Amino acid sequence: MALHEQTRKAASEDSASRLLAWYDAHHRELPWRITPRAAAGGARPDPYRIWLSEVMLQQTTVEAVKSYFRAFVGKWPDVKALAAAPTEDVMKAWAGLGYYSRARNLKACADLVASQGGRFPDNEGGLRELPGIGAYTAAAIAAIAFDRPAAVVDGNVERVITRLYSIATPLSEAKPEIRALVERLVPRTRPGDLAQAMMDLGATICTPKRPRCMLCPVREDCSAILSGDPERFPVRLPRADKPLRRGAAFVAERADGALLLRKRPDKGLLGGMTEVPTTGWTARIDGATTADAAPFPADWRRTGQIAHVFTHFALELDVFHAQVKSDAPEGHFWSLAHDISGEALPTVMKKVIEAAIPGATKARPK
DNA sequence: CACGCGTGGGT
DNA sequence: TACCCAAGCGT
Repeated sequence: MALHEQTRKAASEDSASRLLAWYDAHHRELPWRITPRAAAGGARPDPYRIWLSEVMLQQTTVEAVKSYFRAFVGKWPDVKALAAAPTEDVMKAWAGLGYYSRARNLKACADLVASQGGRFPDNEGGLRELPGIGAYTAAAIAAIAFDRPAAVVDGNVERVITRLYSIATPLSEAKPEIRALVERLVPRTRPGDLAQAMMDLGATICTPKRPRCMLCPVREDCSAILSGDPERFPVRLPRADKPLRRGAAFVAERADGALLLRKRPDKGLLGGMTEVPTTGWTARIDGATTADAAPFPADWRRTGQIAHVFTHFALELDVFHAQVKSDAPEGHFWSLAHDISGEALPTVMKKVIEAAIPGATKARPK
């Protein structure tokens, strides 16, 4: 081994040691983690809980995940229980968390694991084959739940690494280099804690804006600090701007307060979720034409407008409301008032319903 | 491989 | 306010 490689390796080991020491001193209590005491006693986290939390945490903040995680493990304490649940119930429990294909893949994954004895694969390759588990999640589960020396690379780790080594290459192109650097950091012992340490560091110290470098355990190793502007890492390519789409939504209310709903196709935007009838979302607002697009004729009254921002477009919907007295049209169903809060309604649809009938989506007693 | 895919909080 | 972005995956 060349001398400079030895030096680099030693530097990596120093950084890893500092990160682990910091992790021990700043342990964050999270619903899916075991206590440091239990870990010291040799206990391992439950792979089911690690898997569930990691899927929920994909592109989603810790705070948003906590209550959903608790609800899920309360309803379905293990993978067999989740496999036994109807997909519809899983979609309802996921409603509001976003990226709904995750919920469908979660259920498919649970079915697969349960059919193979109820145990998750204990290695990265086996995990990677399961639906909804990509490179990051496979590595995270392997390292955290099974103590495998996997290179866990998420957005936090990308930020920490590009700063630590002042990588000015745009992110998409820099990923292989980042991965190689992380592989060099992975310690022989406690690979899962190292992964969590780097993610915790990215979430609390090495933040996208105004990083708290003075509190950082690896500030002495960090190249970006020397530049005086660690915020400029990672370098990202400019994003395309968001188009605006428009449409109209129709909230039909029966005399007993039931609302007319329908299920969206399983694939695509809000796949498998429930919605109120709407026009297409590119439709122009042509005044009188919008109410004509309702699922059936009624005395539609425009009650307001809602705005919602998705990942790749913004949406404005004119909201119409009518009292109706009829059977549900083909493909639609009535949902009683006390059931609305339990439906698989994405946030945008709750906004629509609230705009027509304030309070309608709040939980109410039977 | 670039894009489609939600939502809420931070600045 | 208007961005920015978060413990990514599937196609």
